[in-house]
Amino acid sequence: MDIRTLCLGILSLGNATGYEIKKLVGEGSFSFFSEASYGSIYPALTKLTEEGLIECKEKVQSKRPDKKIYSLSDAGRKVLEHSLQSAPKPDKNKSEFLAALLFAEAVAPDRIPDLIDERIAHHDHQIKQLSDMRNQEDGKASLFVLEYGLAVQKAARDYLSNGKNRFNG
Amino acid sequence: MDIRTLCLGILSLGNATGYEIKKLVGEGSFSFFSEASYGSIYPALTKLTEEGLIECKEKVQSKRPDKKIYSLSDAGRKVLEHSLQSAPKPDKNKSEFLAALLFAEAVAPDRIPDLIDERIAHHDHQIKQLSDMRNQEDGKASLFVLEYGLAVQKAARDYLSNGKNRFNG
DNA sequence: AGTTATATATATCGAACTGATAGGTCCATT
DNA sequence: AATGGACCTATCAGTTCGATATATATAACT
Repeated sequence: MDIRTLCLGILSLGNATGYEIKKLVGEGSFSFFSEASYGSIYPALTKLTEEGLIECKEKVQSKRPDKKIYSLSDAGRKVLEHSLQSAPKPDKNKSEFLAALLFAEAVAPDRIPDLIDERIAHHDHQIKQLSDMRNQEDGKASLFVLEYGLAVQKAARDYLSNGKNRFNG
Repeated sequence: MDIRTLCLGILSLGNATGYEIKKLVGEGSFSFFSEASYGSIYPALTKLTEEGLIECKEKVQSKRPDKKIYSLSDAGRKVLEHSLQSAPKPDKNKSEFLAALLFAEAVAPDRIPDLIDERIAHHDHQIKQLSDMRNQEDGKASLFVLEYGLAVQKAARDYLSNGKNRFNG
């Protein structure tokens, strides 16, 4: 999914500024399956506005940059709808942890148990965060997606927890 | 992890050409947690060679481009070892499926059950592929990593399978 | 026999994206 | 009073992607 569609989709859930979109994809309930930088979001919003797929209302603020609140237009909604008809592309998962684990065997085997323990702690942290978010989710789909993330995190945690003793001996 | 470290790591497991590295990260047992294009691999190999971290043996071939077989140098092994000491950065997961699911609720709710069914089929396919690879894995760590992937895929599949009826009514 | 597809292998290039940063205010904690 | 984080827009160098060019061998269709 390109940034354009991502922005359209987020705006289909409610109006937002570029800053808020960035926060959603980077920290919010979108963060475990998406990511985008200002350098891609702001140009995308500008272009989508030019094309009439979203609309921009400037809210004047005295002591900081005027807030630009974007909303989805009817044309934009149609484009989004059309995008959702085609099959989503396969996931892209990049994990330094798994790569490190694989490479450590040859050059730094003593590091492996630490690596796994740190990762388990990381999963626990993620699980807690997602669990806390669960109360705040409203829509059926957003809850479903959040719990998908939870299920995956828990499976990973359990796998590591059960399997780490393979590297103790 | 940048491409440079990824190349060092792969070469720590055995010598390879750029083409083979690309195949490993794109299709092999690395494919579910890494990805890289020719446009990044070839320049990285050239630069690593200039810096003496890897070595290049050209194998002359009559009717196709000379094969350049890269191997890790002692200096490269040290750099890799050092890289593995610092904590791996958090994973980056991009899922068009989850985004589509979330966005579909507002603009194309009828699409959701299809989306989920296609995804289950996709997971089944991935699970089969990973299971088949299991026999071929040799190292302790590579088997562990592969089975991590399997555990995650299975958890996702089961979650979708159990939860999809939430969207039938 | 001829066409098409896939595998081998290198390499480049425009487009897209990241990560860091600039610029400035308000607010909370130390 | 000072440091750091939240807010909000925006740009830019550097990295990476995705597609493509080049060239041959082999296997599989028609």
